[in-house]
Amino acid sequence: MTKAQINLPKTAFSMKANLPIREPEILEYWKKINLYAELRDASKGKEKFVLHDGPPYANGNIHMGTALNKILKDIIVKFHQMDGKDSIYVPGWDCHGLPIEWKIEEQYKKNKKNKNEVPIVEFRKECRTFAEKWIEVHKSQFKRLGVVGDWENYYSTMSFDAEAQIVRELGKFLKEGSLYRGFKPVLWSTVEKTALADAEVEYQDHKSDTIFTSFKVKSSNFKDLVGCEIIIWTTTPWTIPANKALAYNESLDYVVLEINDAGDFKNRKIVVADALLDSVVKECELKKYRKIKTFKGKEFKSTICSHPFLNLGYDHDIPMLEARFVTTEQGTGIVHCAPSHGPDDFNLCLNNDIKAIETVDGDGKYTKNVKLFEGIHIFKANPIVIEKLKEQKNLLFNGELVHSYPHSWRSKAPLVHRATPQWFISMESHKLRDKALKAIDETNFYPTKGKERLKSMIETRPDWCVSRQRVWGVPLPIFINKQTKEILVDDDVTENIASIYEKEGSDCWFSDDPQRFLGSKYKANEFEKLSDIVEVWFDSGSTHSFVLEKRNDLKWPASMYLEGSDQHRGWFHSSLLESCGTRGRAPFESILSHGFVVDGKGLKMSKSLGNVIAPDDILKKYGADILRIWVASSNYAEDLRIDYSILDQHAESYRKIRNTFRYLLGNINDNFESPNLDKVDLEELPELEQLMLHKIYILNDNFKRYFKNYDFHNLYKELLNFCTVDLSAFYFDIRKDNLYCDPIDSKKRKSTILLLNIILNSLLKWFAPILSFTTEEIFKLLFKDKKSIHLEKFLEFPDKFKNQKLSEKWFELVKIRNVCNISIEEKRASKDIGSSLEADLEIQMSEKLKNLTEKTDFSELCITSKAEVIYKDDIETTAITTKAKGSKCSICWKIKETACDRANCAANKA
RNA sequence: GGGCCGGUAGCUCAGUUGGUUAGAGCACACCCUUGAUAAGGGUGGGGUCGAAAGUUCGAGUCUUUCUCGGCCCA
Repeated sequence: MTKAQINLPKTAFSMKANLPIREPEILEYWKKINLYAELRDASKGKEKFVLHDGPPYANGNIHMGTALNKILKDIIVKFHQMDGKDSIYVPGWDCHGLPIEWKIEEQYKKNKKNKNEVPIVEFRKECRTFAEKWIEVHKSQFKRLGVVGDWENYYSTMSFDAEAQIVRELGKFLKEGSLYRGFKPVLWSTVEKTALADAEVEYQDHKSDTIFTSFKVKSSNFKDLVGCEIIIWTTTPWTIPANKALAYNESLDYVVLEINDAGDFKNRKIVVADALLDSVVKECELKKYRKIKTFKGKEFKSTICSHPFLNLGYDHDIPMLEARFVTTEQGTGIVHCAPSHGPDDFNLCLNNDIKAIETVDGDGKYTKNVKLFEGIHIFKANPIVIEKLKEQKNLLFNGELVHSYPHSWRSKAPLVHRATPQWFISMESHKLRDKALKAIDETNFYPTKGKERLKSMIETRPDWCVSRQRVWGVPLPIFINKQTKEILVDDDVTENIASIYEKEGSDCWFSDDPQRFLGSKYKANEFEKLSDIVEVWFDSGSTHSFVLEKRNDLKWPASMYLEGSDQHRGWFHSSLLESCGTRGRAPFESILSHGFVVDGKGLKMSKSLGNVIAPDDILKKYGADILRIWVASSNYAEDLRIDYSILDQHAESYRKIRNTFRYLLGNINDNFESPNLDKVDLEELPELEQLMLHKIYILNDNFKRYFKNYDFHNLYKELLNFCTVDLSAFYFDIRKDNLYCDPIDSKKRKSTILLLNIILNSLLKWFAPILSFTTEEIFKLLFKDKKSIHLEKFLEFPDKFKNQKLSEKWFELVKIRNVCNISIEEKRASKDIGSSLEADLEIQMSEKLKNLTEKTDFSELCITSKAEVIYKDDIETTAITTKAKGSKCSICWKIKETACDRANCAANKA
């Protein structure tokens, strides 16, 4: 008795995946056939799906967040491609900006080189080279993940055509008049001598001097206030010389307090908020005092105070202004306002015709606008201010406070608000805010909560400051008339600058004669050329203009922007504003945002916690397909957890999927026969095969629905469950007997093989966008004449596959099968039998089930040697297992009392 | 500190408009198989739904507070 009579599975597809070795070979193959070009060729003229890449910053190795982002993009791009579209992905990089400048400066410091002695143009060249280097590193890392895109023709914000287009985009705002010069406090680093972008600020604990100081009431309509002093509390004593106003909240209650303690304030009357009285008393260590009067904040209206340095020449009036931002959280309920040193202060004063002036220069020293303090550094001024307040007997108390305070993300130095000339795009002057809000309404968000998030940010954001006092970026293409101080607005000049950049980049702005940019219309000596650069969010917010619009293979607007949820304030935001300002609508049709990668416990990854996993670690240990499974199976609407135990489990699932393929391949002996689905004659198939076609049809329906909503984790789960529940534990298990033991040309076996082909073909395509490498490995094994699974389309299944009635019938049959399994298990537990083929079944069920089950062979369904059905009136279904009598057929292993008469078995015995 | 989002078995996820003993797969345990074999099958044990209070005849599902975590802002 040999095994020659049975048809055992045989395949070249190995059980062991060895992905870390095999995947790079497949990458080589894709490179060899130029998969990207093949894809474009194959989908010429098709409807385009353009996922516009949000450019990562060209600096440092990729991390899990970047890997997640790129894989998710790739999965979506591949889905749309297989769905019959021309699905194009052009990767890009963000290159300008402070972090790269800092890297170069660090190198300078190491080499004891002075940045100020290096010509700007040379410095910028080094920045460019630095960015170029990291683009190459990123590129190879992204490719390794299996991401297919136009890697040869990537875009970057520092390419000449990008720099030129950014100038043109700014020109549009300039011409419209919404780009204006303002004078505003911005967060300023006195170390780096620059304003900082929001993204460049981080909050850390900082120890500040705190003071309670008094402002004498000069005049008031509320006579109880006359002779009183307003107490304010601040953590920035150095801003007192810049004070221009006091702010109160009209809805709060305030008290007048007479102090009786010995000292400067003996017998003086002070005013603080009632709600903060206890804390002021405690903090200022007041012992003897008397509450004289309580009154509503609105009584402050029109009150004028004097500056605490009145006797030192600070003789300007200090009006009291109503402001909602005044709270009783801490302090005294009255806030000191220095319009040059705080956004709230600035806005409040602006509304009351008090202008901000330049009080502190770029180095952090007081300007000549500040009496007594000119030339002193603000970080050294606190003790002097405190001393002078004391001297003037206007210091109630001083102390220290550790609190969260803004710092530069690079130098870690504390930041200050400083009024500087800056360039802004107005949110209101040309209705940019309204346009953007409307555009948000017209955009699809995945998940939907992203819409509200972006909306609430746009609703409240201030004007967009687009200028930076740095060098690595696109220069602001602005000239100002020296005489009239007017901004030069002339399309010809803008276009002239742009066309120069297009040829040679923007370095020349810093080195060439301004006349070159002005052309012949204007005289250079009559204009001041700006030396600011454009902030980087404007760069990346303009990518749609120099990528989507300029490339013929793409389309504007993009079908989708896809980034981490932090980009609601980043790229989604800046792209929306830029595009609404210049084109009146969003540059995207939909936005997909994903959460952040956190560790297995839900904590963010950090070096100090030691919970960081790098993509490269995963690629080396598991391979990209496992990482891609992790992406597909995680719910990106929330934060995504990852650790090695999670990856282990996905690796297990991968093996299940791989073995499902291996079973399919083995039983067709690697000979795939493409079935014509429309010509499948259902009547000719056994019910089990009809049932499987129904399941495939339904699964495909769900697949399409999930895909439509980009609901990949449910899609993947459904596919995985199909492999384990419907195939491995059910269909494959039942049909093993048929596949192994029936004659190759038997009708029944042929229908099983047909199903295996259909299943294999379906699974390959369903899984291809996710398991890009493994499906390609199988595809190459099956098709010598085709190039890639990724050039294939999803299958369409004829409606006739759907058979709800049959499905309901088999739902009942499977319930009976479960009853049988429990019965078999009892005998197995008592060691009466081992394999299920050692069992004979006697199933008792209700007469009502007769119609349904009459023709069912339960021995086949339950994989036993025999199964007898007995119908009785209205009873619960029960099964009795007995040890099969007779001898085991050496071929089909069924136990029978008579000689096995199955074709293969009988033939063998003859 | 403020705004937003989230916390369902060890893990990844389902849980329709509040309604019978909260589901699936994986993992785990035990058993079987040795003709998918570093595979395959069967059975089974695990959650009271982050915590507390409330609304309701009834709450994982509504409200409030707290807590933990994430993002954004200050």
